[in-house]
Amino acid sequence: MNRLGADRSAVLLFHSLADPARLAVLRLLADGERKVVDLTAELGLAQSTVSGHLACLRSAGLVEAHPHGRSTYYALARPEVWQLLVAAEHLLDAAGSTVELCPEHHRPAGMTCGSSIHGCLAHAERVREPHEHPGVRPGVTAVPAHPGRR
Amino acid sequence: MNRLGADRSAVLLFHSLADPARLAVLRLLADGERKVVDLTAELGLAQSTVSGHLACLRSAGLVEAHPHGRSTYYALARPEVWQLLVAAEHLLDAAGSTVELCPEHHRPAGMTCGSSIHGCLAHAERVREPHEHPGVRPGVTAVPAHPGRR
DNA sequence: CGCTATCATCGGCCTATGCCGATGAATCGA
DNA sequence: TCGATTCATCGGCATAGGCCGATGATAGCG
Repeated sequence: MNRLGADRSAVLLFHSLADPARLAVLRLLADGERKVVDLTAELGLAQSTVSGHLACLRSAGLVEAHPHGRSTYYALARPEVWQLLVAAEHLLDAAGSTVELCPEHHRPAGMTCGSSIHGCLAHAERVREPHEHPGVRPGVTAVPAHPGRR
Repeated sequence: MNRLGADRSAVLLFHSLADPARLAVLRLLADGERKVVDLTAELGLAQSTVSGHLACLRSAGLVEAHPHGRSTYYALARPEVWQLLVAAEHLLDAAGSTVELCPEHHRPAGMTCGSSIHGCLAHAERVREPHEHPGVRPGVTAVPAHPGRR
């Protein structure tokens, strides 16, 4: 009963969570919605890359896009998303340092990793209201005026 | 503050869950521990492939290996694992069919998908005791009262 | 004391996927 | 109306990662 491939959505969900950048995006969004530019600046990635990640998260149903003017605000699609992250953190917590690295079989090991963990999902336990446009928010997050990229 | 890559363990965790085969393995293990051969047969994959997946899950701290004779039994490492899967199912449930496919940006779309979802994680809501060897597994290749279980 | 079964690891192959720069559409300001 | 800003998508590149068959170690069996 090879049902492999029958769980598309689950795989999709986890896949979208299995990336540092996307995880970071969710963390940021959990703290309040953001525009693409904001995320681009905070992540330090190319705009196209961030846009791609957002598309991925969106197609997985984790975030929602709220076009507003010429920018687009993104927010967590639903509180359950955060619940899931919390559950994950609990597991990581319980597993403690059991977590090592995932040397996908036949992998030299010890290359793409090397940083300590902790605070993986960081400040959890808080869920913000995704849809909350009090109008046009200028400086949404307290992101210190960065030296405007470029 | 590019902390990308700082959440290794979380990424590792989700990555290990982001695969149909590994997800299937967890589902099977949730129903009771198995030997590699069993899994190989049930998944319809090469033994080396299954072994690789198990190594991945193990390094992520999701499953535990219990060498027994010349075979090795695998079981969920801890109940939290199942909790996480349940949380994921809740999310998928709530998201309903919002979940589509994840056309990682710049992807033709409409190719690797086409199957309906539902029952992704299937029979959830049930948490078995991973470490519960009532002597010897019943259906699982009735291992006679093994002497050493080093 | 060889034989066979079970499993982990290796090498190789091929697709998926992350990243970037460039391009084009849409929107707002002057 | 023109120019600037924001964002989505495209093409291209390099690597991660899934799959398999082969190999070698270890452990029961006859």
